[in-house]
Amino acid sequence: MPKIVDHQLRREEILEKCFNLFAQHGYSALTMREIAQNLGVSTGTLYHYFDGKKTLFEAMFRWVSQRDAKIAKDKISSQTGDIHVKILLLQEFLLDHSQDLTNALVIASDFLRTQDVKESAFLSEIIESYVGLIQNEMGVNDHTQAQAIFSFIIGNLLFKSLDSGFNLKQGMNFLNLIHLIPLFGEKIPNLMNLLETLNRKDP
Amino acid sequence: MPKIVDHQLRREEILEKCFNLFAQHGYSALTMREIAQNLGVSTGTLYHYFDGKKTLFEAMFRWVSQRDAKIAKDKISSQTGDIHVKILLLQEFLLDHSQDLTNALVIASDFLRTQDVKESAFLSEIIESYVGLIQNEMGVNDHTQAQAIFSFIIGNLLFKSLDSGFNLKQGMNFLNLIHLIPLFGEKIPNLMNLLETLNRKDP
Amino acid sequence: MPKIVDHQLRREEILEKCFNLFAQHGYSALTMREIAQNLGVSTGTLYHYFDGKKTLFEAMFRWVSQRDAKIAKDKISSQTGDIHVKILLLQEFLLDHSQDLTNALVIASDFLRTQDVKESAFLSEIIESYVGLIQNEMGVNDHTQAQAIFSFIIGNLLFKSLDSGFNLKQGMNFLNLIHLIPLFGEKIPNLMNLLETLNRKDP
Amino acid sequence: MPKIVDHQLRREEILEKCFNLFAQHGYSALTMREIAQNLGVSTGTLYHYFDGKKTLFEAMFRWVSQRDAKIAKDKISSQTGDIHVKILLLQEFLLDHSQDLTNALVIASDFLRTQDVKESAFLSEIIESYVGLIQNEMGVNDHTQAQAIFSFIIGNLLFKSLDSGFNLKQGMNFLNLIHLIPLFGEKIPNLMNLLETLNRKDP
DNA sequence: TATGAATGAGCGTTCATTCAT
DNA sequence: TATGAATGAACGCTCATTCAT
Repeated sequence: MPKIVDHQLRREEILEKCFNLFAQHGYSALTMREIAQNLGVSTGTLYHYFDGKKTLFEAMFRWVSQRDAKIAKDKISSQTGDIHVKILLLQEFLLDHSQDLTNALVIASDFLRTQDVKESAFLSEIIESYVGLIQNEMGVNDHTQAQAIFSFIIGNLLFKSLDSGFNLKQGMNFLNLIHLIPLFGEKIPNLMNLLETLNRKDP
Repeated sequence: MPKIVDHQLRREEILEKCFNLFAQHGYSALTMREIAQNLGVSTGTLYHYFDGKKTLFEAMFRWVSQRDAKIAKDKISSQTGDIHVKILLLQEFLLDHSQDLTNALVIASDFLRTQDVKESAFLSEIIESYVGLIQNEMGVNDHTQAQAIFSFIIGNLLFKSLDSGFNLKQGMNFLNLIHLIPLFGEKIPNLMNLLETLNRKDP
Repeated sequence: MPKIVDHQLRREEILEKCFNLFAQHGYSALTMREIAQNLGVSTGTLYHYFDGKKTLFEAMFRWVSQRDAKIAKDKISSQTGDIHVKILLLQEFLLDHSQDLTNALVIASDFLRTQDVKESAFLSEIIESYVGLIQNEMGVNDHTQAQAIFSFIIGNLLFKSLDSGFNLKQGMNFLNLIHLIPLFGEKIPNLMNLLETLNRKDP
Repeated sequence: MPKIVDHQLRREEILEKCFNLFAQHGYSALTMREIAQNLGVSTGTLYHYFDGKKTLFEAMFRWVSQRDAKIAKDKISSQTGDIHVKILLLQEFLLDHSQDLTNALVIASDFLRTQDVKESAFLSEIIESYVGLIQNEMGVNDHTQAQAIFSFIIGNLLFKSLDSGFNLKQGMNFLNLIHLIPLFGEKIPNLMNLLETLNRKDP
């Protein structure tokens, strides 16, 4: 009889423990030896469960993304409230998980750097799932607008990671966007015309 | 008889040629040998002018940031137009230089990963100079709002770098933010109250 | 209650399946894991029946050699014909089994490389059994001449393995040797004297 | 001013020292660390002069082959004697260099095993240059016959490497071939007919 | 001032073998 | 008897850095 180990379960156990390590050191800087030591296993064991560092990373990233997306979805859809409440809940989720999310962002970027082809189907998928979450759960029907919100969110996270003195809580407040309105003031129609003109110039 | 070489001039000559190399390969993946080969010098020469890879990178980054910030400033302040025109000019600048800016963002992130202390005074300075630019040249008096715009911009750039299929031009359009307004509709005052309440709960 | 398994039978079952694997991959490049997977057993089972990779290989090699030698012997001694027919039958056997024989040669060589002592009693035995075959079954009474034939045969096989473009069928034709005769022409006696002289010089 | 090192000369210096190491250990079993230690340099230095183990090996093999082929050519063509003398000289060369030649053969075989594509243009070239040597320098006009001689030679070398008890000097004596003639005796014409018939059966 | 040969610690990865079950 | 999870030394190779010239 073999050692009693549920292969799939053991994989997930490893993945969970890995995230913090990647988050702390990034993709390139974290070695397989370090991972093994921190998990209390040998490098051989790591290779028993995953094809290599890349595969381990991708599996870990998917696993974490799915876990986080589920948490966000559950939180936001837990109340039948209107958009305002959902925005608050999203904001709350983002702040609660800001460290994880920032880390995810930065290590994804780090990972991409090491790949020959500078795009990764699996990353696009994960991003799209987040944008879809904003669309479906928050009722932002327009895809471009959902992307705008996503850009704003990851922009804030990136800001924090580049400048640790940045006040993420203050920055992530969506009211900052609302407060921009007076800048455009009553001339919004004019501005829109101008932008239209500009955008038409160039396909 | 030593060669007559202006030390400072030679340094800048090297820096200028470096940016494209770092932009193409990132910080970790670009080796000192590759730099030397591309510049047509030996690795020894590189070490003659800079303490090491880190020093070379930091000097290069500062140099490029200052150059780009100056270009943006000149462009935006070239016309005495109102805020709407300035927004258009900013947008134009961002799209024209999107590749460089994205690269700068990504290599900065890559660089940070390799540092023991995960913050870098020189990066904070550079970021602040960009936020200051938005504040001073565009007339966005509120610092937090300037940061919000900056977050939105780098969020878009990051989006593009993570998902090469992303339409940067469409995403960078500030109208996407304006179009969010109806979401909040007439209930903005209520929302603001809610956010206030929430924000007060937790320091 | 243990499974009822004939230990020796199970060993031979494994050996038979192993030859093709070693032939395809060589000794060094074939891993115990690959063997186990291809046989549909675990690595543990392999170690249950054999001390290790080396033991497994030696057992397999002996087994295959004996099998092939028996096939050749049966073929050649099946007809009571004279030497000419036997040569044809040998040639036929060699061409029919050229792939297996070449593989055996190459993996034997590969195996030897991994051994600390660069000779292996078991290989000498096998070779001698082949030379004996030529002597006994083909009526080449002189041992040195039997060895010459054997050298010529393995030389051709090696040629083919080093240069896949080599025409083995053409090369293996013993007539090539006969055609060499005119080279020596009528001076064969003189040549023999010369060689004798040379060979006597130096033990 | 750089350290004064003639790059090409240093390469050849390394190559020369490498042959004995490869000859002793084979291709797979010889590690870059071992090479470096034996040459009294670091592994980095090895990689400074050669792209990797494969490249180093191929360069070494070419170098040795060319050197040996030149020695053989010089020896054989040194005397204007007829074929009989040339055969003696070839035999002498083969015996004098038998250890090197055997090693070359075996490590070439070992090397091939590690390559994905089981043929190597550079090996074919080298073999052909040896066959050409036999053809041109020894006056064996027929290519197939030159190959037959080459097969006989490498067959003997291989025999020796598989069975260290084999008497190479005795085996390499071309008279062994001549002595085979009586086996075929006066029935050579009949044999030739038989072989023709056999060969015609099967393309 | 400028060179590039030389270093060596450390990387991701492999694989024969062991052993608890 | 049979499993396969686990090991860890060793592999080919990289690259920032040093230094004799």
